[in-house]
Amino acid sequence: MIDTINVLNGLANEHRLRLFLVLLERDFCVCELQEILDMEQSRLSHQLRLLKFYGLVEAKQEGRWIVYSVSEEVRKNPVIEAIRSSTELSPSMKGKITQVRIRGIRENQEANSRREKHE
Amino acid sequence: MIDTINVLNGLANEHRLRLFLVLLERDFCVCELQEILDMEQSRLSHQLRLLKFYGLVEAKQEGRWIVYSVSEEVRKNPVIEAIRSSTELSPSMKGKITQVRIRGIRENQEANSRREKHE
DNA sequence: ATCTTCTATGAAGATATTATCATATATTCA
DNA sequence: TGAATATATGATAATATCTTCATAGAAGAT
Repeated sequence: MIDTINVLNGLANEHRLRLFLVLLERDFCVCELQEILDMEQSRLSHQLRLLKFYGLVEAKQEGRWIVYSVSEEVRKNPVIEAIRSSTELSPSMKGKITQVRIRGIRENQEANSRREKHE
Repeated sequence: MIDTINVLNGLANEHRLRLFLVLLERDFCVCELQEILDMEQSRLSHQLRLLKFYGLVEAKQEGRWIVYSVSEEVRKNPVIEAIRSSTELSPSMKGKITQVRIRGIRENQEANSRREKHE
């Protein structure tokens, strides 16, 4: 069970909170997050490491990408639930999420490489 | 309405979180908190100022004491409610609260001085 | 095998937060 | 009024956090 103080420390930063709220919407790889949040890669990577350190996100390798996500356990945490329901992402942020979702960087490139193989 | 990021920043510190949880139990003056939390006066005062800055506590003068408390509005905040219900104070902390409550520093001294006056 | 893309990491610098110390202020008390 | 008690505050020192830069590593593409 994740500790309250970890949730608080983990999210007590504007950028990290936004990052986490984005990951609550759906899992994303680092380059997608980079685009959505308009953050430099290394900075983003450091912040993700912190979120992971505080037990708020998980990372798994998927082909050449590393995909970050929020576990069910974390989602069910009462403090997380409260934060989620009382904090809205900005419309522009939601817009970017939709864009990235539609473009489906990962899925498309995978499809592309599969298609290319068989042609 | 208090902002989520203020709640997070305000409570993202072990000592301040504990301090706030104590004040959720009941209002206390600084010297009572000093005893309960075993913190140096000036340090405590700085932390209280931060809690006030983030909109989490209020202070009012009562005789020679300054009494800190948590408003109803703050108590009703969903994130605060979740934090409260998922975070326990240590038994020893609860013990100290009870002690201070029983001794009633403020009330007793007021009673004492009233008694003395009329004797 | 080499190149490219994606991500992580260590170090250094820039900032922010926290603790400590000395002192100031305000209230009550004698 | 002067002493005592309670609290706040400013300055400085000690830490912690965040950003940036350079670079490394790992996987896939060619």
